[in-house]
Amino acid sequence: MKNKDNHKAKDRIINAATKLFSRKGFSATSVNEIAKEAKVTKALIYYYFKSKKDVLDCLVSSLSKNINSAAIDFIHASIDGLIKEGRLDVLPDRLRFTDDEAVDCFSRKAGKYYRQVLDYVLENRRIIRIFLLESLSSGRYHREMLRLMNFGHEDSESLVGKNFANGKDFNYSDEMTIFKFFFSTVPLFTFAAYYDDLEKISALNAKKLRHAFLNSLQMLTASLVCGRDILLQNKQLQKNIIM
Amino acid sequence: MKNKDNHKAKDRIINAATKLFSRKGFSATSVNEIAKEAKVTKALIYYYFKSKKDVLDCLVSSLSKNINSAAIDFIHASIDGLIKEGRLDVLPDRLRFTDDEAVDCFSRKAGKYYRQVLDYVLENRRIIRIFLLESLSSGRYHREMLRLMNFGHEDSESLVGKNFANGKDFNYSDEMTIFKFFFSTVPLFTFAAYYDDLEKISALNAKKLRHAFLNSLQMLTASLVCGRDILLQNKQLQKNIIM
Amino acid sequence: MKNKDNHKAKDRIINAATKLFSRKGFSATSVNEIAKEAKVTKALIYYYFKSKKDVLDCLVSSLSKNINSAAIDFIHASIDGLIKEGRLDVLPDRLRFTDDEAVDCFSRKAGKYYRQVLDYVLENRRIIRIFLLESLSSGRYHREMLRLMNFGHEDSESLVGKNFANGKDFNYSDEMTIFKFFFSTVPLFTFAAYYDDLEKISALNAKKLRHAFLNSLQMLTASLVCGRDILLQNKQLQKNIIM
Amino acid sequence: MKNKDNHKAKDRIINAATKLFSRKGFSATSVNEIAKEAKVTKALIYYYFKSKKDVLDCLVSSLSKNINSAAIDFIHASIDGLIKEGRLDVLPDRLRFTDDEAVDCFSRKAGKYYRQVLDYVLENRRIIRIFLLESLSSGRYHREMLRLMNFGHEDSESLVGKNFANGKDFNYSDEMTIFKFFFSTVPLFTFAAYYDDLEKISALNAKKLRHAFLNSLQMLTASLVCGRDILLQNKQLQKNIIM
DNA sequence: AATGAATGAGTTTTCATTCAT
DNA sequence: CATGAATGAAAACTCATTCAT
Repeated sequence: MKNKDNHKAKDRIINAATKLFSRKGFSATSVNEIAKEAKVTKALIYYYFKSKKDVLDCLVSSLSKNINSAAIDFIHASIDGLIKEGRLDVLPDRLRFTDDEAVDCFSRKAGKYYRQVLDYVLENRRIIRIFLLESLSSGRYHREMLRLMNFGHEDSESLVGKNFANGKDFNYSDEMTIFKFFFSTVPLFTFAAYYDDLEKISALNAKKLRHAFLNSLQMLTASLVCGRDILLQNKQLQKNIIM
Repeated sequence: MKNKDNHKAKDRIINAATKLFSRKGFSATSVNEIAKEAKVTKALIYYYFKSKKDVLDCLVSSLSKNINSAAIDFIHASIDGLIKEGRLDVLPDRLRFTDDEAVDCFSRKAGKYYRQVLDYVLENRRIIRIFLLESLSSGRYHREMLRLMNFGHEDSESLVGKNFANGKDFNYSDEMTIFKFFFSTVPLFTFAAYYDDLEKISALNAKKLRHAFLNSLQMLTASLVCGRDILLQNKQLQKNIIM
Repeated sequence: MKNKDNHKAKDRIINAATKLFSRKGFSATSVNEIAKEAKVTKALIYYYFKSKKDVLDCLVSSLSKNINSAAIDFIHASIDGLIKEGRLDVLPDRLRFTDDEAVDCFSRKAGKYYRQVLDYVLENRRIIRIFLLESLSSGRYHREMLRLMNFGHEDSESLVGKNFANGKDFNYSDEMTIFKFFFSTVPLFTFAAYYDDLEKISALNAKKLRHAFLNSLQMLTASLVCGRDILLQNKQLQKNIIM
Repeated sequence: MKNKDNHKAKDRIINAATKLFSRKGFSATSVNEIAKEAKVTKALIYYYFKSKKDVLDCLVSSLSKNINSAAIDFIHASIDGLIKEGRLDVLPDRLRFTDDEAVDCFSRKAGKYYRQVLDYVLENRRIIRIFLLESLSSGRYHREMLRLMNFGHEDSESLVGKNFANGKDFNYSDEMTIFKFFFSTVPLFTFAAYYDDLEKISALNAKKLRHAFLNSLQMLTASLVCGRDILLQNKQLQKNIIM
């Protein structure tokens, strides 16, 4: 089976593992299956990876490396411009816009950002699915989850670790962190994870699904807006909640 | 190993399986482990259950039987009263309240409802975790997911299958269904599934976590309120979104 | 293959392992071979033993349990009688006999003892062979070796741990311990380990081999005798060595 | 991994194999481990050696070539002088010295010989360990053992193959051969094989161990002396044994 | 209701060896 | 000389399941 096909053997192994782990989970996938799918001998998998577990770690770590930097880049790109122009001020508990147009501008950028993030997670939906599965079914990947949840504010690797143009930074409360995680990160990841299944289950096609989900994200952002502020502290928000 | 302890053998098996499946997933749990955890011989497990798979189905079906009826009861209790009193009208695309007090009343009931639902899912967090895990890692439980997502409106078992007091019913758009599922069901389930881990990972204790999550749910509902309406059609909502 | 043969499955496994480990060594023996030899499935071996290594430990520990108690019993039986009759005194560095006949008596008993010990080790030659092999090829069994070598004088499990009739005990010097080990224990064990090979290699039959080896042991004891003393301190002996 | 270090690749392979085979045995050592230890690729090992087995044979044969010639040289140097001077006569069953001083002289030479032999085996203790291990755990090296045991008197390669100055030769009985092997060769080899472990296990340091073992060898020789004879026939010896 | 013994078919992992370059 | 990639065969070990009692 000496392989000199278009793709290199190691890549084929990684792809096969991604496919199978995301479909059936880590435990339910056998090294034999990966070998067969990758058109490679079992032994070669152990030539490149220390163990089956090592293959998994490899996949997951490649995701968690990329995902944060992407997120940080997007956010800063959206916000820094407005700050420099003096139209946005980052207060401890909120983003304050000086004029309605600034809100609009941010809103548009946020919309674009959502689309980009959604595309990113959909592209990586297999590994995200693996990530979800394995963060549930093993004690592992808690560190990766922390990063996502952003509980460690000070952590230089965290989503909001890097200062904005004006030297300030978000000051998320714990409650806001919970909100962000469970009503933004989690839906996003879950949507990606179930994406292929959703097309089958629901009557909606890919395009409609994507559209519906983006709308939902927008609705969500709307809930944080209060006049010309975007609130980042739950307590203030509560007063604002009508019911 | 004759066991005549307080709990009966079959219960011990179910509890052991719940614990292990929720921690490690179905595939990663061996019948041997279940037997050891339940302080029972392997053979006895096969006396009570046809197969390992049968144990799982048993657990999952016990959840999905309960969860819908619970949800439906709560909702009807919250809404039917207002309808009968003529203070709430169920329109095709929205709930319309006749007066501000009705909104308040509904809001209070919704708050209570959230607390009850949250407690319910937390109580059943192990099986929910199993459910999440298995719905991701196998083709199984798609039907159960459908029920939860409510895509099948006409299904008599679905959340909205039962008419309200005035003979009308919700008329969720597909988009709204997506929203409800990914920004309500999914966060709720995920919160429950990760609950025990969250206490460890975050600095927050159980009470604070619960509080933060309930606040988040309220924030979310707020985003659906528009004057005296609660919008159920995304398209309308969009116009309403400030940014 | 449900086995209800004369021998029980576990015994058959132990016997098969003993045979194969002693012939080819632990590493060179596969669990498959043991299974085949024992007429048992591989899985059954893992039903009774945690691992292949566990099978080995089982064999070795069963030997090292027996061997010491046997040795201690023999020695005490030989010596205590003479002590009680006042014909033997245990001095710090030597055994002193009061009359030539006592020396003769001891000598006869030692001869008998040698025969018994030799028979014992020959009977257990397979496990001894395993023991030799594995004490060389792994860090393991050092504790067992210590016991044999008797470096730990005070250890209650050691060969000379138990007092004699007159409340005294041997007081072996380190040097004497080395002598005893390398010129008594080691030859004995090695003889047993190579026994089956010796018959093939040499022209001698079993009986002659046994006889020759016993003679050698006697010659050795002779080297410790000095008048009516049996010296137990090397330093004294040295003076006594003619050349 | 291009290696142009001080040592050549082949030497590094041989050293690594010696180290590992002596520690863990042939079967338990993998070619991979040898390669890692030697800082060489696996493939290079197969460039220099036909197979893993070939590496072993290479090591063992290097020892067994040396060991005999060394032994013979030593012996002849010790004895031939005395024979030529007419102070030692080699009889069929004993060495007879004409005067006490000759015995002393021989004794001194023997002492020196022991020291040399001990140093030699200690230097080669790793290969001796391998030799012991493999002679036990495989049919191999029986021929080499024969050589050592000297069963094959007539073999031109054997220890006593070469005549002494007076044209005579030792005439070891089978019994004496057994004695020599099990109470001289075996202890020597075993001492060397366990040497490194002994330092750890016992409280004795290298120097003390060496000293104690040499003393033991002297004690042993003493047991063969009878007046001005050194007996080479067990039967005669027996009468001489006091007990 | 309960179990100890047993197993076939699988799993993950390792190994000695080869070969094109 | 030297190597990275590759492999078939076999290793150790696990698993869900069965069955006589």
